[in-house]
Amino acid sequence: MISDTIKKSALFKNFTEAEISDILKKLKAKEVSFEKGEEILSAGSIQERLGLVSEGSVTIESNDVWGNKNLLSHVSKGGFFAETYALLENEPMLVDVIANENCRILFLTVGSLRKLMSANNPCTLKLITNLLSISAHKNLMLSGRSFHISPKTIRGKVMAYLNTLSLQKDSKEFDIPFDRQQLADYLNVERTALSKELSKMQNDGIITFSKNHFEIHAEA
Amino acid sequence: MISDTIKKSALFKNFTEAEISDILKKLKAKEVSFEKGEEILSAGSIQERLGLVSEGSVTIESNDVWGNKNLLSHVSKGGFFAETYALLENEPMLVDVIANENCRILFLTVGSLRKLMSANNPCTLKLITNLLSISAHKNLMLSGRSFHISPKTIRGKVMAYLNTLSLQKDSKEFDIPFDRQQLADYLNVERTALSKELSKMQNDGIITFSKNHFEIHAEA
DNA sequence: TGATTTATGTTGTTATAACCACATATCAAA
DNA sequence: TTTGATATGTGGTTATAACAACATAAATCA
Repeated sequence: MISDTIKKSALFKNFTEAEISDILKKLKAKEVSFEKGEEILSAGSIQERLGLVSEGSVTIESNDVWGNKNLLSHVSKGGFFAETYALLENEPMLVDVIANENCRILFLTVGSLRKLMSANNPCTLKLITNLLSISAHKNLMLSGRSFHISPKTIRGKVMAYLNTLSLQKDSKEFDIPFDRQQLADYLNVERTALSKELSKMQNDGIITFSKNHFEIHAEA
Repeated sequence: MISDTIKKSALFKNFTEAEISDILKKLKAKEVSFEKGEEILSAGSIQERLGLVSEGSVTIESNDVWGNKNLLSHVSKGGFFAETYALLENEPMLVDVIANENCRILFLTVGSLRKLMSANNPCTLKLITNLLSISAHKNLMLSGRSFHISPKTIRGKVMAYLNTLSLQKDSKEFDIPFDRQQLADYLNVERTALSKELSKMQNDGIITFSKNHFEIHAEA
């Protein structure tokens, strides 16, 4: 039985259910459960499999030798991770993948781009096209984070981030997928400094927030 | 006549020369020259074409409303840009592309991923596979920059950056592709603060540099 | 429910980077 | 070579974030 999340995933766009079944078999699909905080993949490892989040959510992090945590992104239900490392041979992961909550991950063994392409399957073109789409979108996400962390002040970073979210959700009011510590890590700032600045911004009437629900007020 | 740079580009890996000619025609290839500092593509525009740098180099930048310049990456001869925006429909460019020096750009009209895939060409699979490879590599570059700018101190950023370069060039001594201002923009720091820190690092015996030639001394 | 843990916010101090004004280089061209 | 122009470096001041220590709130569970 194939879950709805999987069927509707970007990887299987334009696929019939029969084709999906076939591909899942060919890619040695395996679904694994993880508990909140558990490490799903670790930096330094070589991956032949990409991950599809079929339930819950994960975070992509980098933890350096000095103990600094750097939260690179958040992947929710239906999203992918490690696909870059799976496709490129001998590229060790530079990041850790951590369960953000209890979750289920579908692992698909793509082997490598070379292997994937030479497997003469009628669906190969569709599959690779979908992977390209996923990769291109991930590119946009990564560029997005660049925008969020490039402002020099905390306020600038917060505004850049909230602005993107507001555009995405098409509303001045929305929930963010991070708690304070995670948002601080994502924006590469100190948690208490972030809290401080958020309070100031609320005082200045720019935003209102409570827990992870935010509302933007000001307009340029 | 097809230049060597184009023939050897990642986009045409596994292509015969005849196939390349054919594809270039199908993609309405057009080569354009730009002078140093000229704007090649601008933020906000919708792109159906990707750019291949056939001569010289370009920089990918973001310039915000307050006049802050953010240098996202440097693309040298043989490299690509705008491929993400060309492949994804209706995604406006978030960045500017600027000629870093006098250069020549080969523009290829891919239209969109959808169009590209439905063009029933025997080379389509190869082409899309190569695009996926390019996209995946670009992903790694973008993640790389994340690492370079995430340290909280200028020294940390510089070390992260130089360390990557040293690994890439497989040597403790190398040239960097940026001048001071560009490096400052890439690392999201103030130019004079960067100069100051570089001097300190040289005093501390960690690095030696002159112009854009660097040598790393210390080892952890 | 109360106890314990976890998340968030506050205040104060210190380190660091931004910013400004200017000094020196380096390079190009007249 | 002189004259600009551009790139790079230095010192001082100020703004801002990191860091530390603690207060308060919210969530979890025994």
